[in-house]
Amino acid sequence: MLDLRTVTERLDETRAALARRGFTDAPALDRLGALAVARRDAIVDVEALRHRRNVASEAMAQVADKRSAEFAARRDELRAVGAEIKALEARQSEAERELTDLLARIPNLPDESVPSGSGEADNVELRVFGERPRFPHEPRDHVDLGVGLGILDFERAAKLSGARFVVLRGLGARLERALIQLMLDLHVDEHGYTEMWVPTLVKDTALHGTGQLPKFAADLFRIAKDAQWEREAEAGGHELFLIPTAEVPLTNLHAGEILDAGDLPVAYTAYTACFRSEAGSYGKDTRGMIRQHQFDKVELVRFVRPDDALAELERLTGHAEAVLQRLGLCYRVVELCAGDLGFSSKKTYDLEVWLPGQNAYREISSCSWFGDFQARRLKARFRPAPDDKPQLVHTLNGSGLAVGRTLVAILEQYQLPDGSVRVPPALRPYLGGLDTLRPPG
RNA sequence: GGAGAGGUGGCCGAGUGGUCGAAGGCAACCGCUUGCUAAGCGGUCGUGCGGUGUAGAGCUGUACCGGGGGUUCGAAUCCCCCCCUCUCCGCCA
Repeated sequence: MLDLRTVTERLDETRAALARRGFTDAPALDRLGALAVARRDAIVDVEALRHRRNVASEAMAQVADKRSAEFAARRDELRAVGAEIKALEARQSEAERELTDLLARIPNLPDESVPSGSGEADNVELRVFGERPRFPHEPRDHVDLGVGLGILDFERAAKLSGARFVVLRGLGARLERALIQLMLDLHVDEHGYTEMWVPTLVKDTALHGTGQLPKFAADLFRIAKDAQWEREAEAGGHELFLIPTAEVPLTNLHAGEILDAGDLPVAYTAYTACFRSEAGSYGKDTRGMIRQHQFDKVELVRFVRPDDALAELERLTGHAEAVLQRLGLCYRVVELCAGDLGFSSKKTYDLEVWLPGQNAYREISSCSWFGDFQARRLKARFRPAPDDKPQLVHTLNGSGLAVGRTLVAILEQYQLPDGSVRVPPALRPYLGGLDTLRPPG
């Protein structure tokens, strides 16, 4: 969420910055200004009245005889004031409700350093790590390889859960587990992250905090246990969502808190399953395990001082890259242009791994700096110095990495002509020293 | 799921309709003191939103005692709904 005061005071700048990322809802921004004025006026009025009531109430407390005519007269007068206050409060909360609804749907402002552009084609390749493997044969994709090795089973997954799920078998399942282990070890032991284990079912408030709601409800799986729960949810009671990423629980960990400056940066990592309904993506990546309703991910989240934020983004991105480097996977770093930025992000680097089977780079990690956008929604603050006022922290996160896609990349980049797959050396200790996955028989 | 208890400031903990943003203690910060041994004394010590402003000082108003609604001239205190925590029972990995 953007800061109302800043937006209204610098409407033109805000408009221009939002236009860069393709958000051009002029009426919404104009309405914001009008609402801000209406809100302030309502506050001034209601507070003046409340002041009057408080003063009068205090005087009433002094009246010894509560049954006197004087007391009754004052009471009757104040009764009217009370009603008026109620009406003004309604006016204020109406303006505030509309204001926050509006504000909650406005995306973050891209950082100045973010390149202009309207979509994926305008993203900027910053660097390439490693070399694309060359094959003496036509490279196969992970589906052929995985099914051939007997480690991926899409048909049985469909039997259980429908499209966009996978079953990992034998060494496939173990490979997945080994990757999780390697990633967590790296981030904890070498990058200084605190490992966390968090719920994968969260309340809607958590999703508001990181920005998935209210705008992207269609991408989420919502849990309605039964008809009664459904009704309670309507009434503001139970309602839980499967997390689309561990960013949600990890970032919400410090919602409503004031952190000590000395504790920053706070760095968390967690492995979780992630769930996405990807409602808008029918027909995209239908083959294989590139886009699944359920997938594993190791996530990195950092809470930092605003001054350090840009350097922190580089650091975080480096941590995610370290996984790919450790595994010897060829990838590139791409900076998203303004038009391709996620809703809450100020600046994002995508790591794209080379997939020989697709003859393309595909996203395997997305590292973003959110400025105070999430922190404002979360009310996550820190106190710069003991006597200072609390200030919003900056949040960052990145995948470190998407485990399923990492498995895909290993299968495709390390494939051999006979359909077997070499195991990256760094991973071998996690697989009992195994150096090659071979087809059965 | 059933029965009961409870949610108050960074923490502990008073407070059952008006003088309560809220006693007291701890922690923290500042100063003083220092032959009463990590001691003593004094002071400071919440956040949001408005107004004013020599505008990230100061002054001032207002709100906040889990969340929301209600009663009342007035609510931390009374009523209703919801959320959460704890204890016991049931169920369960």
